[in-house]
Amino acid sequence: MSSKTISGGNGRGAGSQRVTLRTIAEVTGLSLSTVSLSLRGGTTLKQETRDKVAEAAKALGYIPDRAGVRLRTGKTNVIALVLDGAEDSIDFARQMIQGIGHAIRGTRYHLTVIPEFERNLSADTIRYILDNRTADGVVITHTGPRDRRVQMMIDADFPFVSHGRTEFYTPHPYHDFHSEVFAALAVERLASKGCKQVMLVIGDDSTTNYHNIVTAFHRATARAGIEARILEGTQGLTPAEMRKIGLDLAAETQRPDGIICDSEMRTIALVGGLQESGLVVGRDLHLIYKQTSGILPTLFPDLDSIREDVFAAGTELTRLLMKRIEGAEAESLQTMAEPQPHWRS
Amino acid sequence: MSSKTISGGNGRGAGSQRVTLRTIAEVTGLSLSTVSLSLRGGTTLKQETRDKVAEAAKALGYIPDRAGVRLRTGKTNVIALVLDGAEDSIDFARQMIQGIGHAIRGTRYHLTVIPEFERNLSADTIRYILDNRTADGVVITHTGPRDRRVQMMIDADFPFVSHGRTEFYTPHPYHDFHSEVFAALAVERLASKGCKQVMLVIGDDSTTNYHNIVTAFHRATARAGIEARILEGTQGLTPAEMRKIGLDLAAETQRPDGIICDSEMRTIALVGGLQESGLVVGRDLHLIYKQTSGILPTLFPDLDSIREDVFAAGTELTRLLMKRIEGAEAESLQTMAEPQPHWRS
DNA sequence: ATTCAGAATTGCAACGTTGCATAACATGTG
DNA sequence: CACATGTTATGCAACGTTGCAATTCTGAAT
Repeated sequence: MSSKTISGGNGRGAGSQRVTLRTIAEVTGLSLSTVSLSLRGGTTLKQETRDKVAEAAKALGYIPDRAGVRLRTGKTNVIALVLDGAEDSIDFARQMIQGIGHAIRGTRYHLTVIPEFERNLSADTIRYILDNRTADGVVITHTGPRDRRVQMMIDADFPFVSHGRTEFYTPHPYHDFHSEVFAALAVERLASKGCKQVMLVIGDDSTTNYHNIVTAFHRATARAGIEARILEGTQGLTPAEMRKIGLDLAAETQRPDGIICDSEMRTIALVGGLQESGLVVGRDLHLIYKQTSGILPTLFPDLDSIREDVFAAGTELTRLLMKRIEGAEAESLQTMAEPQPHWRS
Repeated sequence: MSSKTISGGNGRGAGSQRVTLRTIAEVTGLSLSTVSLSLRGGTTLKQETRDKVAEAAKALGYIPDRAGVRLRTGKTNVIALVLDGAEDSIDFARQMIQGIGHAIRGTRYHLTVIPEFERNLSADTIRYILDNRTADGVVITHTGPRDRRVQMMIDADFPFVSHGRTEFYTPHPYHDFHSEVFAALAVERLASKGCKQVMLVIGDDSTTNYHNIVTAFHRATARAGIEARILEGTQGLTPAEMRKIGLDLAAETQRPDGIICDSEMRTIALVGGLQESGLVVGRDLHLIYKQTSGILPTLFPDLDSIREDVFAAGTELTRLLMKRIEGAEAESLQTMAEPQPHWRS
């Protein structure tokens, strides 16, 4: 092929120029506009021309310059992940990023990550993205029922997807773990094990998730006819404090015989405290936790858990977001992830 | 101020235009070139002019358009983190990202993350970045002694920094955990506890880190006059297999009375196995692990550990990289992190 | 030959920025 | 007053891309 002369000549060093539309135009003898049009699938072009361009582009290894495209079209081809600082779910960040990475593989999208240091600054982050059009779409996690970030992006009509539902009237894309099912499954399981008093240990009350779990928990315990108890506001506690709670709990005369824990970090500390006081979890009382990492099953192979697949969530969130960016209706971009029970014995 | 007319007029909706150099030029009555020059600190400009421009820019909230700058200068103002898929160090990814995020706060840099799914594809990732100038600099982790990625970036004279040293003759920026000190500290500690046979449990032999630890381990055990034993190639093992190793070890008649473990995941599984067989770690044998997350101290509050601060590593790596991008010599951009012993009792 | 319609291709301008060569201005000198 | 000398400000082109209006080409009908 005639392209040899060029593709063969670009070794290392100062000689190798970047391959642009211009390069392809020169190689094919067509004009810049034609090449550009062709590459974007212009239907008014002769099939022969389109083939010629496609071939040259491939031979030369052409990849559109992001800056050029962005300047001209405003499209950044960037997806931004706002990374919450919480570490309740072990390995959450890594899996989420891997999931997103998996979904954008082979697409023109890149991923930029914006770590969040303080929750109350999250509005600034979104404001910055909105003002500077620094991404085509945003993924947020740890969503609240009246999340300011969601409100801002709805108002600005900016593409985003939330990991978690909201209470806003205007529909928006989301993907969420089905916390209600989680709570129901857990309560039923504990009831079937003969538990009479079940305690829900739960953290971050700023998330929608929190409310969904609490509501479903009350409903499920009422239906099963067992006593319900809630230990809330545990998100700020240190592992040591959580451990202490386990110890104190074990000492109670009227202690719960079933526990549901929504966080891996807290499960570890809590179980640590319970065990230290001599109780055997799985015999003296039962515990079900929400599992996101592979660590806890290693640690407590005998404990029941209900799994949320964060990698899959990342992939799904990205799929929804990309569709949204392409203009799909928000209503059609709302999906739920079914909790996956892992019952032992 | 006269800028009111503009800044006051940009409410929501279709009316609000982006603030560009042009906007500032119109407001100040200066030319585009002058404004651009002024904002970049052109010394040939009158102080009065510079003040006027700076003032207007601030009032209007001007932020340079990344696409424009990138197209013109080639500077992306992006730092890329190649994220290794390994999860040996729990919470590694999150802390690294937070650390980088902390370091770029308030700078013009953004962070893009490129998740790696297969180690042997890592060269492709770097090739892509190099060919498409998609970032100004790269951070890599899990560096090997003759890391191909490092070789490629040295050859291309492309700014990067590695978490981990290499054996290349050409100097390059790095920040590394002082594994030799880690091994020495751990062996000394175990020796002081009276251990006679110490086993090193270690994984990923493709990293420089691996070799450094092994070498230092041999030296330290020889100096202390205690028996050395190495369990290598543990990186591919599942938690269950690692647990099994713990069980088998406990059953040995000549079992080690001291263990050094370089990975949190493996520590959890190993200790799980040892405990299951009835041994009490800290009494029947001693164990020291490399700690990066806050999880293990919660789990095993009585175990000795040596800490690597991954957040700080991320911050330092970024600091080095930014200096490198600005043209600093590689020789001056090589730093080590001192292991932080956490001895219990 | 001339006209025309449709198909196929192209020139031009613009996105926002910067580097360079040049222009305008101010000041001092012979 | 003309001229040189610095000081300060500007015009122009270019980075790579795309949308649109305009142009050229092709072949058939008059």
